[in-house]
Amino acid sequence: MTPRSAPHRSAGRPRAAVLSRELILEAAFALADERGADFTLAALARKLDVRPSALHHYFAGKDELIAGMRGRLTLRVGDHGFGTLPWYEAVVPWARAYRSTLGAHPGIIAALATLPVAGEPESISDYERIAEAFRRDGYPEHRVVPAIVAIESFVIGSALDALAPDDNLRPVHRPDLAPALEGAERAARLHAAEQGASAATAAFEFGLEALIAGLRAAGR
Amino acid sequence: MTPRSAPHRSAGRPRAAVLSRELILEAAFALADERGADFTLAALARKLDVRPSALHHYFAGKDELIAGMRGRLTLRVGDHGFGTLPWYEAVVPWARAYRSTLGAHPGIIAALATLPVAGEPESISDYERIAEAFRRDGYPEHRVVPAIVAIESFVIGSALDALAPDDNLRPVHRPDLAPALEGAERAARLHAAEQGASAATAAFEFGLEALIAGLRAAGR
DNA sequence: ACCTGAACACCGTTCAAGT
DNA sequence: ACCTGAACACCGTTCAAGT
Repeated sequence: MTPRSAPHRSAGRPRAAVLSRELILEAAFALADERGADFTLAALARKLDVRPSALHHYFAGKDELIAGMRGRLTLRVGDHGFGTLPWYEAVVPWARAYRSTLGAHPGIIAALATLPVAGEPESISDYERIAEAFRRDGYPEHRVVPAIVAIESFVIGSALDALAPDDNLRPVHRPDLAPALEGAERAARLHAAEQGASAATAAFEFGLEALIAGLRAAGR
Repeated sequence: MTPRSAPHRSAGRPRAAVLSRELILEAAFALADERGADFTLAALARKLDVRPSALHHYFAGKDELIAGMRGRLTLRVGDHGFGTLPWYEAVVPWARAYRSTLGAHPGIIAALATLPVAGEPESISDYERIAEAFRRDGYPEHRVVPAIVAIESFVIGSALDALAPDDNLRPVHRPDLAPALEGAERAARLHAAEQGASAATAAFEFGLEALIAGLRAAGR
């Protein structure tokens, strides 16, 4: 958004390194946080007062940069008591934090969701803590990963849903053609407003509770 | 993928229109179906043997094109007996068809999920049928839309999950650091293989069943 | 080793010009 | 009205050249 001047640095190796993977990732999150900002390497380079090609010294390409971001994303989501609380309690604040952290980075949700986690130590250790909680609580072993994947899929889908307009399912143009939807959408919107939540957040909380209840029942 | 020659057409209005919204949308789906093909207006124009700028005559921009695709996507998913079956039965084949239809168009899932549906008649009438089934079955009105949104979020997240590598959560590099995850991932993979399904599909079916069970319980 | 700077093959979008 | 063709402001990536 804010235009930056071209780097005033002259060619050649600087006396001390200007960049680092840490610095780049930090700036990448700051850029992704800016609403409406295009998440491009060029914009990232401008933010760092550097030429785009300099970034390729630290990340092979854009995909690898995003993979690096996901590792840090896991740290941002944080632990939420999987070590002490039962999985079905700890998973609620975890899912909330996961969704809102994803929601702060609209442009890259799909990329973050799709890219392989294999080999990202932070992500693996996060899943390990969660899987261990399920195991400890006696959840059937072959259903632990499906349960985690189901919750994660729901969270990611909900993060995307939160990006859509709040009255997304409202049949504004021809309410008469969709009477059931019109009534249901209005009732849901009012009910959400009473709780001081957006329609998307209310749907997320409702669905999360239902999903967890269903997963608990399937584990007995 | 397949290189096309530049349009041999000369400038000026052709005697009969070469393009139409229908033709463009059809080609757009064909392009999106091609695995690994970049979903760009330039590639779409090449497929139609037309200059990119010609597309702007039918769609204001890329976003509007994708919005048009979603309308047709709804038709592709199809009805699944919401008129006759209880919602919790009809929703299962609907969710399966929705997920696999989305899965056939990897590059645009996020865009399809995020763009507003407001004013797309096909989408609205689809939701109307589903909302009407919930109402008819006595589901609390203010929870109908949250339930639909929850299912849709799960489906979209699952479609994205299906694009990731099948052993996405497998701690290949250092299994010793993630023993619970390693065991759970192996058990899930074997269990899925026994049913002849991919790990992603098994997780989807398991999660869908759990979510629906939870939503049913929340509606009583 | 770490950056600039130039170059390459792309994008999406706008718009004049042709029929 | 419906297309081409040229132009514009961008991309991501590669690589030689500088220190």
